[in-house]
Amino acid sequence: MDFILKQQANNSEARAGLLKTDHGNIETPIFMPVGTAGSVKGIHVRDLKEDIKAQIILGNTYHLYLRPGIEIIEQAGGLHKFNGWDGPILTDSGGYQVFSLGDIRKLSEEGAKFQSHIDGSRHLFTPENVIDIQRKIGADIIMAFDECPPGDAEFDYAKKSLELTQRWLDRCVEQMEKTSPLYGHQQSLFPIVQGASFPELRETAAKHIIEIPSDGYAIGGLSVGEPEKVMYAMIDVVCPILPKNKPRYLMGVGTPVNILEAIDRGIDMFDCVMPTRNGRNGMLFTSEGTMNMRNRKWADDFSPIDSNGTSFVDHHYSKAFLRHLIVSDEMLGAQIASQHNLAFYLWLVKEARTQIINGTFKDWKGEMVVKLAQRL
RNA sequence: GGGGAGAUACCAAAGUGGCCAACUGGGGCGGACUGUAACUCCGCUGACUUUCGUCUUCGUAGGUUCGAAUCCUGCUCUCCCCA
Repeated sequence: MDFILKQQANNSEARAGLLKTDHGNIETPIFMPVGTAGSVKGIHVRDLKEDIKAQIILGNTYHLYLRPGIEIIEQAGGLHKFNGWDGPILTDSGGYQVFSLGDIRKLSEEGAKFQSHIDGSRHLFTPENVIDIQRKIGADIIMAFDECPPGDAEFDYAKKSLELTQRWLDRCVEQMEKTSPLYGHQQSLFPIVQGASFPELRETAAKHIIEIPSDGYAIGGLSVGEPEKVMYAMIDVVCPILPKNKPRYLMGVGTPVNILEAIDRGIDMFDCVMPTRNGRNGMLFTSEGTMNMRNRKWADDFSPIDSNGTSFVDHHYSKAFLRHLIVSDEMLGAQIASQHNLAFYLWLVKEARTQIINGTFKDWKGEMVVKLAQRL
């Protein structure tokens, strides 16, 4: 997996790059739609590719392991064959579930004991078996198994947590070396910087992971409850330490504004459930600001969903019709909203890339951040 | 014609002397959502008021009572059964 840095923006840390994988190239900065259970909720693979223009999607180790089970995915010949997406796939390791399922798991040196949220059955994730699972899923990018502490974690806890994450990372690397891809394409491990909201921990973490030769580096444990300012500050601490010639992935972020701010600070890759989840819940992101489609004011607005939008749905359906679908709880409403939001997110990062290459990113970003924060 | 049941807020439906401006659900109106336990969750929903609070409400007109959505009487309307 190669990364080519195409262009560094003027008076900004923003970069335009090209990440080459065995399943195709990824132009960065990029947004990666989240497909936890192997499916980007409500979206056909064809629309992901042709309409939304996604270049890489996510899957989740924890969810796929519980259902359908890794044996099934192996039998299918890997997740690409199973879900019909032939582009690159990144899998999260389940580290985030250590955070989000906090009530039903226990951490130890060995790993994390989980109870399934589906049936309560007990399972153990270790750095080793999480690598094995991701090998079997066939992810192009495999995430290290980490602990993601909450944004308000105390220093002592955050420090211990980070040290555990670092030891787990070393075990992930070892397991990667001991194992090989099963389906003939290359798989790369991305280490993850933790350290909660403490600059000194973030710095330590970043310096630790760059000792490990990797095709990319991730920043985790942000947008988990801490103020946005803190998130940006942590990015500012970490990015300068990370190697320039490798992609940087900010995990789980975020709002359109978050993404532009992070690109400005040197981040290349993003993922977030926001476009799909908020879409299902009736919220649209556009280049002019956000819209809550449940609001009465759209009831008789027969103009296109987004006249600036790049998706088929933006021009084919009206705001009033979409509102009707969402208010009526019609599943097509959730699909249209998700498709629009994802297309918008992909447009946003592509436009950012263009602006970086043209040398106009900083000004453009300044204007966009104001517009994006508006409520329509 | 005879017998029975019932009328509560936008709808449905609890409440049958004071804890009732009135349970609950729906609908309506807002809000939240960041490596997805989420097509989910949270508010508000008689009027005026920032809050405290005040005022007007339970078909309608009277009455009993310190006090009535709740008890009594008349009236109006609706539904069901039998002819």
